[in-house]
Amino acid sequence: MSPERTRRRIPDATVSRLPVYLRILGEQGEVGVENISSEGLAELAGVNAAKVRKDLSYLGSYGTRGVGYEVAYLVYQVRRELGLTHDWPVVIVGAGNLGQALAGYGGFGERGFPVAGIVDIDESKVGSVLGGTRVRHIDELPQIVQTRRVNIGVIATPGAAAQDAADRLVKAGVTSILNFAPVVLSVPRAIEVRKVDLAVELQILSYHEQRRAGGAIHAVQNGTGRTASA
Amino acid sequence: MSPERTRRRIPDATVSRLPVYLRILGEQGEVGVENISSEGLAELAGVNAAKVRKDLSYLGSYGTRGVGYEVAYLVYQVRRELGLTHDWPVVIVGAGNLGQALAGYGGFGERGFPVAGIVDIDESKVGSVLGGTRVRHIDELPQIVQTRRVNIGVIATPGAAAQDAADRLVKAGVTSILNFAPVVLSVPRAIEVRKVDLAVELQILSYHEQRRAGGAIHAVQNGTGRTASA
DNA sequence: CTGGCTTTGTGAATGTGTGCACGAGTGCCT
DNA sequence: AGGCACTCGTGCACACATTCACAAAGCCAG
Repeated sequence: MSPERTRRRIPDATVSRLPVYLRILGEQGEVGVENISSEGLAELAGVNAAKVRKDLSYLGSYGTRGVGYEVAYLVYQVRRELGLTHDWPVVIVGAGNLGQALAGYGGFGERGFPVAGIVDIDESKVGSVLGGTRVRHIDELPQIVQTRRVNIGVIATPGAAAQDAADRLVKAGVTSILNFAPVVLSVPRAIEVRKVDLAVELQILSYHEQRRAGGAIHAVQNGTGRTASA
Repeated sequence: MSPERTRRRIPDATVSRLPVYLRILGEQGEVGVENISSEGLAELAGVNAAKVRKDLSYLGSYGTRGVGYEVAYLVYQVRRELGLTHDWPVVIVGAGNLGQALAGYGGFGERGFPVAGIVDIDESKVGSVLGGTRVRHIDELPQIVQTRRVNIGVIATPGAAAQDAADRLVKAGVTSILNFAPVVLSVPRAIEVRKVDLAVELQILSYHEQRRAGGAIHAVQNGTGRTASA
């Protein structure tokens, strides 16, 4: 019996770390580890032990003092909290380079996100088979979403087509979107959107590289010593 | 002491937004917009106007009160700050599904990150051509990194091979890594690592979906308001 | 040159996240 | 049974990020 009334809110930062813990716990479980301490988990996840404990405490108190956490039980609790007790079929919009790679990448289905369909607006792409799924025309999107009960849409189109893809996904009834296009989507407030943008990531790395290089120059110009940041 | 020393440190949160501003400014510039207000830019970027102003203020005072920011000049300043005044060649490790998609995706080169090479440990993949680049054996990594002066490495291997890929990249002299493998990398402190993990993103969406389902409390108010989310 | 309008740049207030430090359980050993 | 070593859960202080609110600064019209 789980009291559904406890509508506790888990901080975003914690939610984004839970999947990492979950993967590590799964791996540890597979190699026979039965218990793990916050310190052990922290090391494997590359974070602070106190943070692990605080994160896990939002799920409830599932650890045993002096012992640690029982891996199998913690896996169950994290999965439950993340809503991973059942599969979430996803639909991919865009069968270009990226869409093909995503559909071909088996990891989706394994991790509980089977590809319910992949669609494209380009007739010439319709019909080909990617990772066991036939590409369908984007007009069939509403039907796929409804019959397969899809809540999550993945946008893998060029930037110019992304807003249209988002509109169609929302109209079809999708409530969460993972956007790979380099575009800020405009969607109703209730829709959850996450963005993955390669160019942004590379540019952030570029910033740090530039900083690394410019630091020396700057130090020379200013004549002031600089300490390396961490 | 010298205020010059602190002037140049830009908060992480700001750094991760600058690329978004930059893309929007570029688009606006192309359609002939010469000046843009913090409010206008904020709307297009899906953020708060005050945040835009504060972000831009870290670059210096490049706006004109009563007018806004000159698009062309701001583009120049942001590019300079992000180190985008010259290209940053990247090397891709792993010529599987994802590596192929990344190499085939032209957007890299266009945005200043040309693919200097793509390597794989599997001899059978060596020699094939992806996006104009021939796949080479991973043993050639040091040579590629040195001759092409590569600072940024992209890991597109399966999880099991990712740590080895990281070790090789670091040894070859790479100082920034973009990691697509679902693994927490262990690297020297000085190396900058950014991670992109599809499974994590999907699981975060799953959390919100699960939350939505559990909370019949929220009468889904048909919000007419649209929000921009990044 | 003055007054009115616009928009920036930034101090202050608020919200969110992190990490230390330590009390409180738990299990093991003697 | 009692003591000891271990580890969780969490209060607290600090750091970082966001948002508000407003004076300062620029433009323009008359």
